[in-house]
Amino acid sequence: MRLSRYFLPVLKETPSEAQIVSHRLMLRAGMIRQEAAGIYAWLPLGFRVLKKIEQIVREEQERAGAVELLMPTLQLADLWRESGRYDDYGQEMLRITDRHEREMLYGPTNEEMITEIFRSYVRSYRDLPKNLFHIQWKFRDEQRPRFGVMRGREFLMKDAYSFDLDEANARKAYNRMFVAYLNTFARMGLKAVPMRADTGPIGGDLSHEFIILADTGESQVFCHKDLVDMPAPGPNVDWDDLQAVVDQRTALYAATEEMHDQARFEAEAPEGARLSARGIEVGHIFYFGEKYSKPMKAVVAGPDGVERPVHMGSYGVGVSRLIGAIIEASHDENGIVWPDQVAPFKVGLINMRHGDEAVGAACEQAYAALTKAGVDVLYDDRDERAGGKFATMDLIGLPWQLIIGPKGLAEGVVELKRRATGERETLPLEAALTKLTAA
RNA sequence: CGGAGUGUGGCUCAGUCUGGUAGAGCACCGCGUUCGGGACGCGGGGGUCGCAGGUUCGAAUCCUGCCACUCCGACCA
Repeated sequence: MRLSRYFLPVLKETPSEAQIVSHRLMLRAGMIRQEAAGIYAWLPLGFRVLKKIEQIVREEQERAGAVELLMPTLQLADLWRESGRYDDYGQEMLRITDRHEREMLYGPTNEEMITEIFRSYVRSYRDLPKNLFHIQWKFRDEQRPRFGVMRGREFLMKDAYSFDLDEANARKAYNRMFVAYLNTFARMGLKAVPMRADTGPIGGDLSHEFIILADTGESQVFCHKDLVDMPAPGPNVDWDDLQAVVDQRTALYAATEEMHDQARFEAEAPEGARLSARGIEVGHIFYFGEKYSKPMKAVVAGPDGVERPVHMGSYGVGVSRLIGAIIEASHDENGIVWPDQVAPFKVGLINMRHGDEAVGAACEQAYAALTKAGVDVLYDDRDERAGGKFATMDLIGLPWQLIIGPKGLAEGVVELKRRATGERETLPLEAALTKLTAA
């Protein structure tokens, strides 16, 4: 992509409404534009990142056996009356009336609808297990939206729903999502720690929040230090029996403020291993048994021919929130530092001297070669001074900067800079292209 | 939902207390000089001062109401 033809409205100054660093950087880097409180337009650069994250989430869900579908954003109020949540949900739910005076709502979540879909088709235990997910926009009319996309009213969420015959099998489904989440966040360059979460009226130990540690996190969290650097299990695990993998990560103490028990913390973690930090919740999984299947009559026949409500769980990832979380965890004084896997472009190509024939030719050559090799490259071909180009590239945080200018070319070299470390090297253009293509 | 605050060109803000017909920097347009980490000179365009009433000869400024947004706290991917 040529920057001269792209739509990248970067801001030199920090918009006054943005308080936390990820929000400021997203606005400055031209990723989002606020349209109303907690409601954002995704500008091209932000949209690219959103799609990358969405795709990683999708791939890891599918790897864990979940099947994608897409449910609508608008739902009928009657469906929510079946579960009893229409009246319970309160002001957070955006209620809408259509021209026929039918009561509808903009979905804040989809347990009711997925249960309705499931019960319409599935009759037998032989069809289980099932895990269905979608990645869809949600709306929760937050009393106080803030922190940019981290706590918006409209947000993109992946939500998966598992259906099993009994609790033992539901636990297996839960474990698959548990591991899928570890792998998902690791692929984004994040260190996510699973922490015990409130299970509500169901009880039990099957609810975890996945927390990214960041100084600007919204909640206080407590955990054993070893959990932070524990590597993700990766894809090569026995997806039918993950209990050992899960146990390894739930054995050590980890809890959010609401669930924190200082005495237990001190008993289970030696003093040097106790970590108290700020965290951002990027995922939440839980098992809720028959909570919806029972009132909504989602039943299957077991081997004995007797019908019983299915055991369900739900599993959410805040896709749009993740962008804010990643930036919180990965930035410096000059701007965003994207982890390679989620960067909107891999390479920023900087033409140091717009109008210089030799420099222009070298840039075109590099641009064509990288594009042909399938490397996402953003080519700054604008007539602007070098300082501004560097500032822009640093701000938007692409992993690599390929800098081509007259001074280097006179000696037959270009400059290659790694955004994350600031490392620079000068080398011949061909060598730089080879390196970038291989990286 | 309680508490605090802010709305003035695209952005950051001054002007409001003490009413007199709207400013700066950045950004944008033109010309020229520049050019390896956010250049400089000259010229130019752009704002019914959040909205609606009111007071006044005269309102960005004073009064009333409304709206939007932000921050702190209680709640959530």
